[in-house]
This record gives sequence, C-alpha cells and structure tokens, in this order.
Amino acid sequence: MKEGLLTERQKEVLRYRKKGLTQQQIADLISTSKANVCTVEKAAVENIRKAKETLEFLYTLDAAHLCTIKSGTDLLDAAKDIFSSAETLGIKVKYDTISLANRLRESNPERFRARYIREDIDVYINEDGELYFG
Amino acid sequence: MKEGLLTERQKEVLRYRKKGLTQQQIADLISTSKANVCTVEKAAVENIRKAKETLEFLYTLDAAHLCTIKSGTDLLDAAKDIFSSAETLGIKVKYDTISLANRLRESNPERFRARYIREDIDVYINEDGELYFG
DNA sequence: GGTATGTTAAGGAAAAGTGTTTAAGTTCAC
DNA sequence: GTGAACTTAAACACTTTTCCTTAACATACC
Repeated sequence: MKEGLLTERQKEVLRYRKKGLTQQQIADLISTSKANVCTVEKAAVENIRKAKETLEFLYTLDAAHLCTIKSGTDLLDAAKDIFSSAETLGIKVKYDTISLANRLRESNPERFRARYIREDIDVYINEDGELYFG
Repeated sequence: MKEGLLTERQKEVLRYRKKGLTQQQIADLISTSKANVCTVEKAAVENIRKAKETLEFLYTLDAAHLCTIKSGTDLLDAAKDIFSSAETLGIKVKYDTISLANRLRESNPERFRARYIREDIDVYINEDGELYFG
C-alpha cells in the first residue's frame, strides 16, 4: 500500500546495474538466469516510463485542449496552427516558433518523419501558455 | 504498453472531478454507483502517489547510502550523525542543522514522536550533498 | 430529522502484472 | 567464427489490481 511501482526485485536489479554489473553477474548474485534479469530490468524501465507518463497526465488535467495536429502536417504549419488557436483562446504561448517546433519534435521523435507529422497529435495548453502533447 | 498507470476510467473520473462535479453526478453520467466513483477516484490518487514515489526512487539511485538512523535517536543527534558521516565521505551536506532536521521530519512525519525517531531511517546522499530518506 | 456528499467494508469476477524457465535470436568486439 | 552481453518469445503459476454492487457509516447543512 505504501510502496511505489517498482518491486524489490526490480529495484535490486536497477541498483546493481547502476553499479555497472552485467546482467550475467547479477543473475549469478541473485540466483536466476540472465534472461530473467533482462526481463525484470525491462519491466522496471517500463514502470518508470509509466510513472512519468502518469505525472504528465496531471499537467494535462490543468490544461485545455487547444487543437489537433493532423497526420501529414508540416512542422512549421503545426506551429502556426498552435499560435492561432492559442490567440483565439486569448492565451500567449510560452515559446517562439523555433522552440515550439523543437519541443514538439522532442515530445515524441517517433511521430515525425523529417518535417512531417506521422500521427495525429493532440495539443493542450494551460493558463501560463505551457504546452503539452498527447 | 504505451499507457501510463491510470486506467481510462480513472482518468475520466479525475477529469470530471476537476470540473467540479460531485461523485453522484459522475456516477449518473457514467452509469454506476457513487461508491464506485469513490473507489475509482481513490485508486487514481493512489496510483499518482505511486508514480511520484517511483520517480523519487530514481533520485536515490544516484545517491549513496550515508548512514542509518536508529529508532530512538534524537532528531538533533541524527543531524550530527549525518554531518559526520558525510564528512567521512568528503561530501558537504547541502543543509544546515535546522533545515536538515526539518527536511528529515517532513520526509515522513509519522516516523517521529516529538523529537525522537520511531523507526530506522536510511539516509542517502548524492554528490551535490542532496539528501534522501528511505 | 432529512438531504447531499463522501468514505469504508466485504465480496466477486475479469484483467493485468510479476518472476521464472527454456530456447532462440541479436549485436558487437576480438 | 567464438564468446560475451543483451533481447525476445512462449508458457506457467501466482498475486495484485480493477471495476463493480450493496449496505452501512460519518459529516455537514438546512
């Protein structure tokens, strides 16, 4: 009830890895197979990813849906779209075009091919002009 | 695989609550009992707590175990212990005695009775002198 | 007292997650 | 090509979580 997402096993493996041990060395130390160490470590990393995403959801709770960038849109057109949508809401976006484009791309590089967006992206904005991409 | 900790149901309830709806109103909207809305909301809050704790673990991964404060120790003696242990490691603690005592107590108020520690506390420190209590 | 809001406990069925093994598959340096 | 480090897939037992119901309980407001 009081613990976090990671199991003791997962933390154990992460600690040993942080120390620089290989999966085989850890497997020997905790008496299991290296394949299992791999699985446990992977589960741990996945849990950490989930934890981050969960907290990001909290930000979007404070934020309003601004617009949806359609698949196929050019990165700079997306930025224009975001600025004009924000203006409609009377909110000033916290970023200039270049930073916005960078943030957008960094939010999920897999969703881009060169300058084009490959999947629809929901854009949220809060009162401070901070942006979130869902 | 790609989602966070919160289920769709949990997010749904949190969104409605953020809008100011009562549990009963939400129950009617999503066709269930108010008791269930309460349960789902509680699970959501618990998941958010877990997410936070999980990320805090990441900080302690960067940190080294400094010392263990034994149950029954006085708060100020604990602080002294932490300073001397850190000195042994050649790390300067980021806090003075008063702030340290406050941080220690705030880290988990339940573990204190007046100025005495009720349970063993593991203390971690990173290279910057930042402290974590486990 | 009655009403609205929220919490808690007990129980249950379905779904998801965990640790594990075995076996096969990378990738990369020597 | 060999070996070391790591990944992946399928399968299994086991535990936990989730969503749900019903019924009781606590607060607070009128």
